[in-house]
Amino acid sequence: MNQAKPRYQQLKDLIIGRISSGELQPADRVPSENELVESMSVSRMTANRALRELNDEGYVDRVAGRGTFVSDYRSQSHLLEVHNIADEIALRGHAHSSQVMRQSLQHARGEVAKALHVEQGTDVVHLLLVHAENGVPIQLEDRHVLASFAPGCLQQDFAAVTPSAYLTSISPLQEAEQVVRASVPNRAVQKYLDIEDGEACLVVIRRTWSAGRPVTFARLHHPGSRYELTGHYTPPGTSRSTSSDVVQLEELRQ
Amino acid sequence: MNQAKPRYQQLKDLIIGRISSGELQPADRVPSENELVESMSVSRMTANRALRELNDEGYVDRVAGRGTFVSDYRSQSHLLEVHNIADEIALRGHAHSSQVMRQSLQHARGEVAKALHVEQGTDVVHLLLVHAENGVPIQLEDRHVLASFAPGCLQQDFAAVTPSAYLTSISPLQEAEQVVRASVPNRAVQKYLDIEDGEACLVVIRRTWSAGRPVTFARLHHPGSRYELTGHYTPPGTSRSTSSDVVQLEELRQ
DNA sequence: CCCGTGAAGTTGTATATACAGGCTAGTACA
DNA sequence: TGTACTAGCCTGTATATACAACTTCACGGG
Repeated sequence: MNQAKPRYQQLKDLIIGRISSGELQPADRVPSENELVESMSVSRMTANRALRELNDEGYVDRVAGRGTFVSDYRSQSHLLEVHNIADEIALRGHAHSSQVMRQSLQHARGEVAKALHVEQGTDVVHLLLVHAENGVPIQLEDRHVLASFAPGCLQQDFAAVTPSAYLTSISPLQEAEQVVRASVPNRAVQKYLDIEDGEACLVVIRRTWSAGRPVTFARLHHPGSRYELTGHYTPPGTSRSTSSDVVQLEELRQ
Repeated sequence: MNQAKPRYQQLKDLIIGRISSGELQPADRVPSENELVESMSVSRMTANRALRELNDEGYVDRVAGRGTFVSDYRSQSHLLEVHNIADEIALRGHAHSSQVMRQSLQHARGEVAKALHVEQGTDVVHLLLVHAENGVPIQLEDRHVLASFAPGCLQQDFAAVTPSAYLTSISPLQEAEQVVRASVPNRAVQKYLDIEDGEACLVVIRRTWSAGRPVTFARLHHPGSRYELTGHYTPPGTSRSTSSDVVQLEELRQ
């Protein structure tokens, strides 16, 4: 039934486990190849493969002569494309604030139940909040969270910690699916985001999985005039160990 | 100046070269590890690393007992997220057609020159075409291509082969950057896409690099009511060799 | 005090070797 | 004829060994 995993994969799992449990923090030193040889009774080539693949996958950074260190690149959002609005704003050096409009226990129905793969009537927490960048509304977050996944969700102060950050802290989110649309919003959304009549919205609809099942479903409305999504694609094989120049956009955005 | 690349990387480059030159077609057999040992005078472990990494990066598929074969997964779009509208429509089983509205040689100025990193006045080919799915307009492609990169661009019949496919055939596009916006378009765009007054557009602005320099800059307008972008994110390390279930969205789109 | 030098530890690469396990084709046998 | 088996090739993993290059740090000479 349960195939024995290869030795190098066991090593990877062990280290990933230490990272996601918090035992190893970003920038912490990971055991060197020789230390793994001693403590785990493997050959250096096996330890090398484990650490090299963790490097390729972005979990750690390796520097010849110095050692292997937990990467903090990954911790901010786990997946580059699926980021937290607060971090995104902070990255631009601006001030983030958010206002909780609704935070209530509800029964899932219709689209929400379908998206979360649960029966109609299952308990979900409904969150509605407006995120602002330097005081200007930039995202209306309309989110449903499986109550069984995040029991503390009703008490949490989401003005201080965003739902995204809170959910990530409970359990690493492992998979995400999103749809991006453009539409002219209804009055309610217009009011929340303080946008003109007839202005377009960029809508991101996102489902996120943890432990193999969907746990949260969010509709994110953004004012078309104040928000855009950016992405940068490089072919795999472009070594992660070389200096990461993730810069070079920005000028098109102005 | 030019650091000697490691042996395994030379092997990878060699095989990638054979694939992108067309010498090796999808599903063709790639030299086995032992054949590389003989012909390239390397150890089997080195050949193994080269082929294993090509597998991880999606260039080839390996089957224990049978051999290594060129993957066709990669050839359709090189980067999953940066796809060709014609392929995308074909994937849905619908009919794609396109109409060329403009195909002319121009001098780059302003935003275009800036985006392509060239002097004002450099020759660029300007393309404007409307793509339709089952006869319904779904994308207005407003593209500028560096004339020096694609000399045949003015003669090409883009109603038959999309610019994206044509450019990919000239040289593999290696890097892409895109910005996604929502906006209400002007009259001209409205007319091309046959959309209602006041309806939103999903706008994708994309720059693509080849051989280290930007070669094409495109603004893609889509009717908000008839088009959406979808994305699916899985953490790296989710082995590529296991059966790829890229399915599982679709139901949210209805 | 400063600088160079070298030792020790680290990653990066390359090789030879070994065994396990999957796949295929051909052969021997019933 | 058909079936079972096996030889041969393939990938997948694991180990021991070796050398190169980089980083840090301590030590010693100027």
